[in-house]
Amino acid sequence: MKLCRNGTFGPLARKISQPPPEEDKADILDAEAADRFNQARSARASALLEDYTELIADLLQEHGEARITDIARCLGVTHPTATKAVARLKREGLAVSRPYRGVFLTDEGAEMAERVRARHRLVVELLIAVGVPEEAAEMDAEGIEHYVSETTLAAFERYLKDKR
Amino acid sequence: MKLCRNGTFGPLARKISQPPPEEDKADILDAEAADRFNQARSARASALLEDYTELIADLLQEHGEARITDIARCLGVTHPTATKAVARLKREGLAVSRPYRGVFLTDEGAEMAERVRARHRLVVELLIAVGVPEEAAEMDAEGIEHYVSETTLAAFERYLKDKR
DNA sequence: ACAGAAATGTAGCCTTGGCTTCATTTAGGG
DNA sequence: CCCTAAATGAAGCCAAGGCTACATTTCTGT
Ligand SMILES: [Mn+2]
Ligand SMILES: [Mn+2]
Ligand SMILES: [Mn+2]
Ligand SMILES: [Mn+2]
Repeated sequence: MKLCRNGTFGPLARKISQPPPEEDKADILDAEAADRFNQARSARASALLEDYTELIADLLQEHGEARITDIARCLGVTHPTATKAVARLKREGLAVSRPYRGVFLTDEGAEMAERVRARHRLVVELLIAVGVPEEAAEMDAEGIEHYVSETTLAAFERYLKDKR
Repeated sequence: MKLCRNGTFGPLARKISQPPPEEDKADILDAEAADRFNQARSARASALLEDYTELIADLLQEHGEARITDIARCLGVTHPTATKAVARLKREGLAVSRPYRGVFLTDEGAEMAERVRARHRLVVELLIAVGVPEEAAEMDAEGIEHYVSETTLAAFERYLKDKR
């Protein structure tokens, strides 16, 4: 059963599991809406980490190193911002680094980067496939990608395969 | 010409406008990446306001009023969180309210709500059209919608019209 | 080798968007 | 009517993610 974000079951748990008492339909709709928003909030929280890991993986692959300055420049932020984000990556076990040296990904970080990169490509491809100009597809995908669930991703894959 | 977020033209303005000096291709790619990320950040900043205005419009239409408690319940947040967000809506000229009374939208707010609602519907429709299960489409659209540009939206519209 | 430039670190500020806790006001049932 | 429950407000805490300013370290060209 789905928990509310505060850990309780919320005021509607009974009504959801039991056969609907015919009324209170509105309450159920509200709960579903809350569910969607919670999902989106959760995705938003991971978005930054995803962008950083993907970018660091790209830099490592292309240049053999991922320096704070390069990360910051690619993301369009100042270097202290990048430094702080990398500190969070390290705290979450996604990256490692030593002072004045570049940033590297842990196995977990590299795995996330791979997933994120594949998803990013797929989103761009799908957008282009439905007629979005390439430039706009690249732009929008940078934000959209973080909110595409596994289910939706699978649907995108099927769509692209069928179309080809 | 596109400005960097700090108001300057960034270190690459010359290279972008002039015929490319054949090298430094990487720098231009980096600048484009930064552009994408800045765009996504900007969209993320508006996402909350968009969700609130859309929801408030829905509540007003369905129940004739939009109370803080209902807003909070639908969004899955506590009431002080909703109160603070509404304060921001008011500050930005999107909503009005008086103590212990419901929340209403300004003309500007109502207009935003209409745009956001139309975009939301279109995103859901497109996802379903490419084969995403309805439930997942509803879920993911709540996050995706905020990152879909006008260009992409127009492409979605064409796609749906052609398909029908 | 070393001086200046570039990169990195550190500190501290701001806003946003969550939360809890407690005070106050409004609304309704007996 | 009034008394309690519900709704709202207000204060204050926290983390994330931006920024500037300044200190320190590393790199590089002469
Ligand atoms: Mn992204
Ligand atoms: Mn990406
Ligand atoms: Mn939304
Ligand atoms: Mn929406």
